Amino acid sequence: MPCFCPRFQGAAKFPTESVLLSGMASVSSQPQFRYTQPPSKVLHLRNLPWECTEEELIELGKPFGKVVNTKCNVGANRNQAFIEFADLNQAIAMISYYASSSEPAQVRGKTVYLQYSNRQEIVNNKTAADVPGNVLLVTIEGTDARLVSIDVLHLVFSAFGFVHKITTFEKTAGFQALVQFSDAETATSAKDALDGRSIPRYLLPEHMGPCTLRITYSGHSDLSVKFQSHRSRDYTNPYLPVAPSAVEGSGQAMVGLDGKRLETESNVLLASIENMQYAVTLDVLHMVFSAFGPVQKIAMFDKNGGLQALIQYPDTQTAIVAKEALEGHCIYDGGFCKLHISYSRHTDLSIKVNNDRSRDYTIPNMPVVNAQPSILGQQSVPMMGPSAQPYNGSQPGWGSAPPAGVQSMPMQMHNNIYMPPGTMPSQAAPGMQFPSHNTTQPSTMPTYGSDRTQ
DNA sequence: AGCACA
Repeated sequence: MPCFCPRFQGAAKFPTESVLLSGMASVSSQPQFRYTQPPSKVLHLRNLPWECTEEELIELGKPFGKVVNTKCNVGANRNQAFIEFADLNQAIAMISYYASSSEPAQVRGKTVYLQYSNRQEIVNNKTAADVPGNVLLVTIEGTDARLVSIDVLHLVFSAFGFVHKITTFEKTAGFQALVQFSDAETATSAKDALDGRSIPRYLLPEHMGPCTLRITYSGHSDLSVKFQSHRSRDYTNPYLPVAPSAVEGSGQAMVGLDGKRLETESNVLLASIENMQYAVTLDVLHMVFSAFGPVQKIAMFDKNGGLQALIQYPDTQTAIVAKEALEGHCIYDGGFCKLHISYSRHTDLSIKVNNDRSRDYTIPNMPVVNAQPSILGQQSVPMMGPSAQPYNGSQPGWGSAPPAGVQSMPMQMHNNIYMPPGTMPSQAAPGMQFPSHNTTQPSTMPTYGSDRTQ
């Protein structure tokens, strides 16, 4: 049996890497492209049609062995992909076959080029964008993208099924929308049909340039729409109040009869931390907010150079109590880590992984990613002693009345690992310092939820 | 037509 192994063919045709290097010693230390790759279970494909799906990659590789993993739509043009075989010999078989075949490898009639990948396995950075769900994240590209109305989007996506809700927002990625369908199947059919396509011209005003849709899945499952407005719609609830004009452009805040700000209450709080001299960890936040009721989920993220967190309670009442008690107060003595709290537009955070920035406490067995050993050790809530328990179902005390003020705050300042040595206040507890005045309003509006921010 | 950054 003749040897098709391209390693030998390549070695005969091309100079070896060391020869290449010695021939251009004065130039870059590493050649940009190697003409002979060492064999790998992973194959790199290019010149694919951008519509290419994982199924088509599997079909392509199946004749040569077991495809254990794929990744498509790779690269700036989304026209590259990777196929990983169970066995190295299977990858060699595929490369060998197409090296000597008169018929090139094809996907949808397009010739695709194959080579060994320079990596040994596909790292599947499965983000929310890859996991099918009922909510789509739509980026509208084009100079006039932001002129596309929510009604046009509704029309375009309604072709595939009932559209429950749409929210639109502006991010660094540009003008984006979240479009909620009843199920992942409907969302997928819309995504497959519309991704990369442009909004039909007849739906847009004549003067507008082309608007291309880039679509991924969102991690969200249920969008929270408080008002019908030019930015967001809930088509399942026609009686939802229309946004008061005061809301326009300013998000959730509106003005009450007395002229003071009114906020739309929510079971999810947005906390931003000012003067963060000390590390504020997930566990610290969990402890602080657990004083008012069971904390279901926390997501921390950086925003405008500061730290923010979304804290989810099961109900709005608990969130109101927590907000009233905590607003303007400091986690540590001396004005450090001052909390500013507002209501989030979210009602249900989507936590994909439990790590040091986000946690879903309702799913205790969720896999923990990035579980590096830390000073916190293995416990999830290391500061909780028996005397300061977090919420647990059998524990009384989360009635309608707030906990007995700060004193009940389950902060243990003894051996406080979050405090730098030598800065411990002499009188240990309570950790919360109530300032005498409390005039500061939240300065930031929650914008979490555009995806891609995590 | 050339290797996965969000």
